[in-house]
Amino acid sequence: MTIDNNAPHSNAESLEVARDDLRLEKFLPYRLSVLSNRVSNAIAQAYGARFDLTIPAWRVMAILGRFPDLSAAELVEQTAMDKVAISRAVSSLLKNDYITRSEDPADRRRQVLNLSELGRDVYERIVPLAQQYENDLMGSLSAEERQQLDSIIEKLMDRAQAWAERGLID
Amino acid sequence: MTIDNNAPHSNAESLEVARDDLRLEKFLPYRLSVLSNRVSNAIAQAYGARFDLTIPAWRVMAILGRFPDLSAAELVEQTAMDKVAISRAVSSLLKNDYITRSEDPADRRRQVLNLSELGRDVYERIVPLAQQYENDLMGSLSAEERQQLDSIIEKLMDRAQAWAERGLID
DNA sequence: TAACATTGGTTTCAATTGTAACCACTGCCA
DNA sequence: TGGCAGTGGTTACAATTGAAACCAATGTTA
Repeated sequence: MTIDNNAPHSNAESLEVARDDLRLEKFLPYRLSVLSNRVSNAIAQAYGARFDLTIPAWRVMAILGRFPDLSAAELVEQTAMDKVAISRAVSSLLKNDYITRSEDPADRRRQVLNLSELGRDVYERIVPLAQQYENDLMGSLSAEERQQLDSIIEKLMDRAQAWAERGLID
Repeated sequence: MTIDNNAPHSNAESLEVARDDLRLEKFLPYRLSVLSNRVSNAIAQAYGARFDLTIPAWRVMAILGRFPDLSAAELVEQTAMDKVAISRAVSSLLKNDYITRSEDPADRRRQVLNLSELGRDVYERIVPLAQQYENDLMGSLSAEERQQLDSIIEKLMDRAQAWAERGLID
């Protein structure tokens, strides 16, 4: 049942055909996606069940915990999330009383968001939990590798960002 | 409008409060997710438009291109995708005539999947395209960094895998 | 060989997400 | 000040996804 990932092909003519095959298991975008999903899902399960939070909602809380008095638009900027996703996360957080919303008197379209008391409590309980997962992940790397990973991600992010900005590769 | 990511807090008491804040911009699971989404979406846009393929459908083709004669269950195993997602990808690929399906006479529940002629054509046109993106990404790294990334991903993947298997961190 | 558990795969239904249209307010310029 | 473009945010609707129920074939045990 298990497949030998090193065997190029199981049929006879493989030798010629295999040349430009795509080795999905080595294909960076694919590996990133699998890794990211595994990690996010595991963590989301840990806090989602306990505090009734979706991933976007938790992200909003995480940002507000660090940067009070943001508007939805500023959250969009910070998180790279879609504005609709933010809007929904905000309204579910309001329903849970995890955040507060107040009008900006200077601009009545703008709504200033903050963690509520309750929200900050929850935030402070989730943070160590999230950090525990991250530490566990990072624990599988040496200090040197952690540092390498950091700079590599930065570079990849810039490149991918560039695709989005000046359109894709021809 | 832009936020200074290095400023811990904008309010007065920040010095004490900031200690155990979560710095989302440095939080590995978050960064992985942003990076992965940016990359996958960019690539999907490139082939999706031209060949009417979703990401899961393309993944199925990529695996079948390398490993003929797989069943849906074996695809699940290879891709770590959900079996429902596979089922839907398969049926959309059948609709496009990109793959063929035949009964396994030895086990009449099992259906053997393969790229069709047309499917292989498409596959062979997408592969270089996908590789071009990957090369572009990898081009932002040195040979050494590429090698480092490879081994780091492997380690992280193992760790995240372990979460899934023996349940989460207590 | 009758019952029941297991496996391969699909369907159904609800929840989540993305796109586009939209409303309310502000800022600008005639 | 009146019109109009731009911004902040929400709503509506369609497409995608996920969980669970389901059907059909097989394997297993008595």
